[in-house]
Amino acid sequence: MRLADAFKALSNPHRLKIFQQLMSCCELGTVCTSAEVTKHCVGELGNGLQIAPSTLSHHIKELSRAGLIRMERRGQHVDCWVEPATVNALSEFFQGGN
Amino acid sequence: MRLADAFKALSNPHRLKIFQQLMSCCELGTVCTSAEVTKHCVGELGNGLQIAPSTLSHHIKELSRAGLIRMERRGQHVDCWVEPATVNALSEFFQGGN
DNA sequence: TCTATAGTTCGAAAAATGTCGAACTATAGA
DNA sequence: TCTATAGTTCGACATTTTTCGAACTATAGA
Repeated sequence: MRLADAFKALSNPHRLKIFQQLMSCCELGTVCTSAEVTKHCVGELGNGLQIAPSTLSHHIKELSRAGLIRMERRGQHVDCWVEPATVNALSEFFQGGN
Repeated sequence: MRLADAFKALSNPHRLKIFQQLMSCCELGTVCTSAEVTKHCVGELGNGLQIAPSTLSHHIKELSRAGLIRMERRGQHVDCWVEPATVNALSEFFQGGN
């Protein structure tokens, strides 16, 4: 993973929201009951964002290219979820992980 | 602090190197002996980066605007150091800090 | 006061990014 | 097989970012 690429992917407000949606394991104020990572399909991730489907697709591809998320087709939909290894690496970077 | 602004500041390879230099509290392979944050003047931060002084100045200002670093004049030089509160917030973001 | 060093501001040019709509592919179901 | 839904690719255009050099400000020291 290239650090700068990860940060570039997160530097766009739309992409950041998409990523945050995937990072939130449960609703605000509630406690997670499952150890599973949250998955959302592309369409769901676009809710609230006022961008064209093609733009949404582009942003999600950028997050994927930066290694921040993974995607997999499941029937008609394409599921997305965060890549925990990358998230951990980023967390450690800010804890002085050289 | 706006998360997206912090990430945008770190998305540029030159700015990321500057920030990493400020984040490294001691030389690679050695152990920190002081609890102080590392300070470097603008000129030092440009070493190794092949960019004009005006570009360096611009990048450092961007890091400062994003709340990632602080700067203060000390005589002829301007000292820079990381803003720990922001660094902590970013670390927590990747630990699921909603 | 004059000079050298350190850094900043400004304006311009080139490159990268964000966005869209149109046309496309993939899957599910009637 | 036909249609609807989900998502992607492509080309174009507007905006933002990166970078520079020239001219500037600030400080220290002779």
